Amino acid sequence: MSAIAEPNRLNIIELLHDGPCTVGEIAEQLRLRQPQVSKHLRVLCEARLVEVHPMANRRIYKLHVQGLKEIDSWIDSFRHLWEDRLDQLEDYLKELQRKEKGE
Amino acid sequence: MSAIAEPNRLNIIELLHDGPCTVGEIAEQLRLRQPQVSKHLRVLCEARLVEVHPMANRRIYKLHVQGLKEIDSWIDSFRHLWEDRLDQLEDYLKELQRKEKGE
DNA sequence: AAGGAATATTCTTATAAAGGAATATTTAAA
DNA sequence: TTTAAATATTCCTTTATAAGAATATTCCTT
Repeated sequence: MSAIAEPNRLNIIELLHDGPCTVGEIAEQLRLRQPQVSKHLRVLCEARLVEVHPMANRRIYKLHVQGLKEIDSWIDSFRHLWEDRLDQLEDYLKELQRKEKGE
Repeated sequence: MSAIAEPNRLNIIELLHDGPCTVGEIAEQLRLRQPQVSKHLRVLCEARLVEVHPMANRRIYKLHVQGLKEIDSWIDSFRHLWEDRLDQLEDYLKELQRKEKGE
């Protein structure tokens, strides 16, 4: 999850959404230096959000749907939990208000 | 957003869900030291996720619904954006597959 | 007014993540 | 086989964040 928290990595993912890219292309588009791009790609790879396809001299990176879907469902469940708690909290506050009026 | 990324702070929010607490109570429940609790509460306060009500010697902390709702809707919109992109990506991949078969 | 809780703040230290520069590695091309 | 391009890796420095310890502040109690 922290993999996509980093702004540059999120940018990389957004860029890859338009299609596969080489490291150099990513570096150029995002105005980053090649070593940093490689580092970020490594993190994204280990998080299974991206996959590599070596093509001769170059390495083509593209999005890895499976991993992205897992992130998505994680966010979804996190949000549901969160929402339930908010609802409960609102009920609780309303209850307090009701009691105050009653006195 | 980074306010709730920190585990201890998330714990504090979860604890406060059961009702308002003083700093000492939070420290005791979560087995934390008082200064750290105060620091975390400060961050949560500045993020408007929590509010203080000084009661004599003590300070009662409770959840701040408005701020929590903002976080919730942020997560929601983030996820929607994310999901749309995943859908587009799937379409894209299916298109690729179709082309491959066609050849 | 003095002492003692409860809480906040300050200062220092520890740690993790990110960028920069240089270097290593792999592979194509000559 | 040597050279150059593309990429990865290593080492160092910087920065942000959290914890620890000590101290300051606030307010009640006596």
